Amino acid sequence: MAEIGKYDHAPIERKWREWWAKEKIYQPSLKSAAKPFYNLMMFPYPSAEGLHVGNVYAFTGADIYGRYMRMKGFNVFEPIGLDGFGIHSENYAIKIGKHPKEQAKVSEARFYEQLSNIGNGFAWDNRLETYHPEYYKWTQWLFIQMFKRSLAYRKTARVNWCPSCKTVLADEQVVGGICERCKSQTTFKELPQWFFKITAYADRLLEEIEGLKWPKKIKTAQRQWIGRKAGINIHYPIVNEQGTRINEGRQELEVVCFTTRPDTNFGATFVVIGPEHQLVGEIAAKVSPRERKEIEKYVVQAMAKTENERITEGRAKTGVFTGCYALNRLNDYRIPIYISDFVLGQVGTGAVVGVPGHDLRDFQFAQEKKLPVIRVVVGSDGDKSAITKESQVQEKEGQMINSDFLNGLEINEAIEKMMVHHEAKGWGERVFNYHLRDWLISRQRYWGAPIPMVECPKCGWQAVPEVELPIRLPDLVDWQPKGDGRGPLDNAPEEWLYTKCPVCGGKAKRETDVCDTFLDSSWYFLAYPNLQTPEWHGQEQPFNLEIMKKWLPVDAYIGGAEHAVLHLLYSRFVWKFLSDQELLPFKDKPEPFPFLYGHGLIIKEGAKMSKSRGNVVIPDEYMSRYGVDALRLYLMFLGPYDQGGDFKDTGIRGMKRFLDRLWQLLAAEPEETETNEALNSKLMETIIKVDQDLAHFRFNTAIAALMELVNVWKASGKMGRSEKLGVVKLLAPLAPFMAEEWYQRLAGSGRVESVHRQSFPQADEQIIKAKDLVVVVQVNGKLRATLALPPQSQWDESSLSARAKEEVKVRRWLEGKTIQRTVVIQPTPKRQGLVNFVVD
RNA sequence: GCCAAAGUGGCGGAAUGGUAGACGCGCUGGUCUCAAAAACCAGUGGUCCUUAACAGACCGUGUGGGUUCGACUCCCACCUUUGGCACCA
Repeated sequence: MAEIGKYDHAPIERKWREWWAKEKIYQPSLKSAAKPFYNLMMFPYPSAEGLHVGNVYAFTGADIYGRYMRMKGFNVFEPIGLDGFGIHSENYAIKIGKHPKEQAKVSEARFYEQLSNIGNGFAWDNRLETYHPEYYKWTQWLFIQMFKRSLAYRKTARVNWCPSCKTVLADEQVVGGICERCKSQTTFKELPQWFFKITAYADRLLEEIEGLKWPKKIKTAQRQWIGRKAGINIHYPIVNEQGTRINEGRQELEVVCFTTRPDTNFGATFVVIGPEHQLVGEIAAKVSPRERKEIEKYVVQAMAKTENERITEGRAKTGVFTGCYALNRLNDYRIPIYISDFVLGQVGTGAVVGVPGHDLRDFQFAQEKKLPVIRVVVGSDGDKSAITKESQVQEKEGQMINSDFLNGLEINEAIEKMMVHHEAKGWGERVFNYHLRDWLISRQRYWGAPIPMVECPKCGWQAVPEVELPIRLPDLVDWQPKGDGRGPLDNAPEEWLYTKCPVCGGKAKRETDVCDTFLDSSWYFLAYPNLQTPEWHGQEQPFNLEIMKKWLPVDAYIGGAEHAVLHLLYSRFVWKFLSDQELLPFKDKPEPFPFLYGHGLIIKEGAKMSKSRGNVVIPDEYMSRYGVDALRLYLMFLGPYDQGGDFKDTGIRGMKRFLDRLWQLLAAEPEETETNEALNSKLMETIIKVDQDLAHFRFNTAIAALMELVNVWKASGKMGRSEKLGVVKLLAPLAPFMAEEWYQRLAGSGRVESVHRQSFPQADEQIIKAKDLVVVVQVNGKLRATLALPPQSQWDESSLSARAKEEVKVRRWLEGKTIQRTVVIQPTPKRQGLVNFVVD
C-alpha cells in the first residue's frame, strides 16, 4: 500500500469498524470469560436530534478506561442501550407532533448509528431499549415484587404536579419548585398515587454510602438528600381556653412536634401545624363556627399556593389561630396552636413547637402574631437580656437560662437531659427524622410501562398475575396528556381497560397510570448481561444467578453528577431490595456500584449547552472533518475528565496535527534502525506515565505524555519496529482507529489479532536507568544550576555537594558566604536529586 | 443560611514539599505560494540590565500571615467563583 502523508481517517474508520463488528472483538463470553470486568456507562435518553458532544465526552472517557482494562488482561463487558421510555422522550414526541412509538424507531436508528461511529468497544449483542415489551415486562415484574412485599402502596397525597408535563412528579424531580424535565413551575395536586417505600431503606442507604468509592460530592449530595437527623417527638395534650382536655371520641387529642432542640422547650410560646395536618379537621370541629370559618379560609388559600408563590411572598409569615392550646407539661403553660404554611406537611410530624428566641422563622411568626419571646440560651457575648431583634440564630453552643432544671448546662448536655426527661415521663420518644420521602411512581402519561395493577370493586387493588406480563402499552391514537389527573390510558379500549380480578374472577379495571421513567433505569444494568439467558425469556424472574454473580456488582460506573440523587439512589434501593428478597444473590454485596467515576460537563462558550441557547454541538461534523480519533483526543485533552470543559473548534486541529505527525513518524523508513537510547528511554517513561494516567482517568496528561514522546521522536531520531508497536499500543485506548491501522501494518503479514486484544506494553526499567541523573543545585532555596551526571557514577552526600560547588554559577553565589547547612537528596533514575546550600 | 469543591500566562491546563507554567490552543516572525489557507521552522509569564548577542538579575501560582533549608502544594484568617441543599423544625 502506498504511504499516505496524512491520516485519511474516513476509509480507515470504516474498515476497522466493520472488522471489529464482524470479529466481535468487544463481545466477551458472559458465561465463561475469565477476569470479568463490567465497564458501565450511564445510558442516554434519545430525546433530541441525536447524540450531542456531551454524550460523546462521557462515552469516550468511559471507553478509554474499558479499552485500557481490556489491554490489562480483563474481559471487559461494555454494553449500551437506550433509556427511551418515559417523559423526556414523550415530551420530544409531543413537540415534533409524532407518536412516541414512531419517534422511538427514528431515534433508535439515529442513536445507534452515531453510537457505532464514536469508536466505542460496545458489546452490541447486549443492547437494550427500555420501551420494548421484552424489557418492560420485567420493570412491571419489579413493581409486583415491591407490591408483594408491601413496599409498593397506594395513597392519596398532596403531590408535586407539573402543569406543563401534566403529570405528578417525585420530590427528586422537582428542583426548587421547578420541574426537572421542562423547567416549568410546579404546583400541588391531591391525587391517589402509587409509592415505593424507599424510606424503609433510608438507614441502609445512608450508612452504606460509607464504603463507596465515589466522588465525595455525590456521596455528600446523597447524605444530604437522605437527611437523617436525630431528635425527639414531643407529645402535647390539646386543651381549650379553660385548660380542659379536648376529646375526639374516647381519645384525647394531642399534637406531636418533632424537634432536634428539646433543650429550648422552656422557651416555647406557640405551636404551629401545617395546613394539610390531619388535626386541622379535628380541631375545626371543636371550635366556634367563626373560628372554623377562619381556619377553612386560610387552609384553602395556603393549599392553593405554589412553592414559588410562597418564595416570592418573601417568606412573610401568615397564619390563623385555631382556638386551641397545647399544654407544655414542663411548666404547665398553655401555648396557642396556629395553622401556618411555613410548616410543611411532609416534614417531621407536620407540626412544630415555636421557640422564637432561638429560631429566625419562629421569631418572625411571633412578631407577626404578637407572641412572647423568651431567651433560654445566653448569647455568645454573655447577653442575658430579652430578645427583641431578628439578630439571633440557633446557637450551637452556650449556656441555658430561664429553663428550670436545665439552667447553667451547656446546650448538648441540656438536649440529652431533656430527652431523658421526656422519655422517663412518657411525654416523647427519640426518633430520626429524614429528608427522604417515599418514591412516587405513578405518572399520568402514555409513554411508560403500565403499572401492572387492577382494581376490583370487591377485592380492592390486586397485582396482575406474573404469567400475564407484560401488560402491553396499547396503541392509542389519542395519547396526549390531558392534565385532569388521569392518564391517557384511561381512554384505552374497553378490552384493554377491563380484565378479570385475579382473586374473584369478577370484572376489574386496570390502573391507567404508567411507571416513572426512573423505574426503568433503576435496574437496566442488571438486565444487560441476561439478555441471552433462558431466564430472561422465561416467566419466573429475569436474572441468571450464575451470570449475575460473575459480572456484578458493576466494576466501574461512569456517568454525570446530575444523577446524584435520582438514578443512583433509586438503583441502590432496588439492588438492596432484590438482594433482600434473594432475587439477586448479593446479600454480602450491599452496593451495585462500588466504584463510580463522575465525569464533568462539556459547555460551550461558558454556558451549558441547550437547544434554547442554540449552542448544542453536534459531533458528527467534527467526526467527519477531523476523524473520530481526533475528536476523542480533543475532548479528553480539554482538562481533567472529572471537570469537563469548554468546547472550542480550534483545539481539535491541534489533535489532528498531532495524529498526522505521528502518522509520518510511523510511516518513516527504515524500520529496522535501532532506536537511540534517549528516545528509547523516553518511550519507557511514557509507558509508565500513560499506564498510571489511564488507570486513574487522567486522560489529559496521558495524551500530553504521548505528545512529548512524539516531539522527542521527531527531533531525535528513528524508531525500530518493535518500539513503534509499543507506541501504537499506548495509543490504542485513546485513538483506536489509527492504532489498529498501524498495528496491522507493522505487525506483519498473515492473520493478525486486533491491537485492542493485545496486552498493554511494559516498561523496561533498565533502559531508563541508562539515562543521565539530574541534580538541581540551590543556594538558599533558589535555583542556581542543574547538573547532569553519568548514570553509573556513585555519589554520596559529600561528593555530590563538592561536585555542586564546582559549578561556576554556584561558586559565584557562594563567594564570601559561609555555608551553614547543606541539604542533599540523592538522585535516582526516576527522581531528580537536589543540593541546597544554606548560607548566611 | 448550611455543606462541598476550586482560584496558576492571552486561553485550556501541568507540577510524590524540591527546575512553576509540561502539553496544547492562540499570538509574533520566518519558509513555501502570484496570493491566501493548510503545513513546516523559530519564538512566546512580567519587569529590568546590556549597542547587541552570549548571558544575567529581580518579581511572579486570589489576599494577608505562619511552618520549612525550600511552599502552587502543608497550617490559620480573609476575598472571590462554582456546585449541592434550603421556611427541614
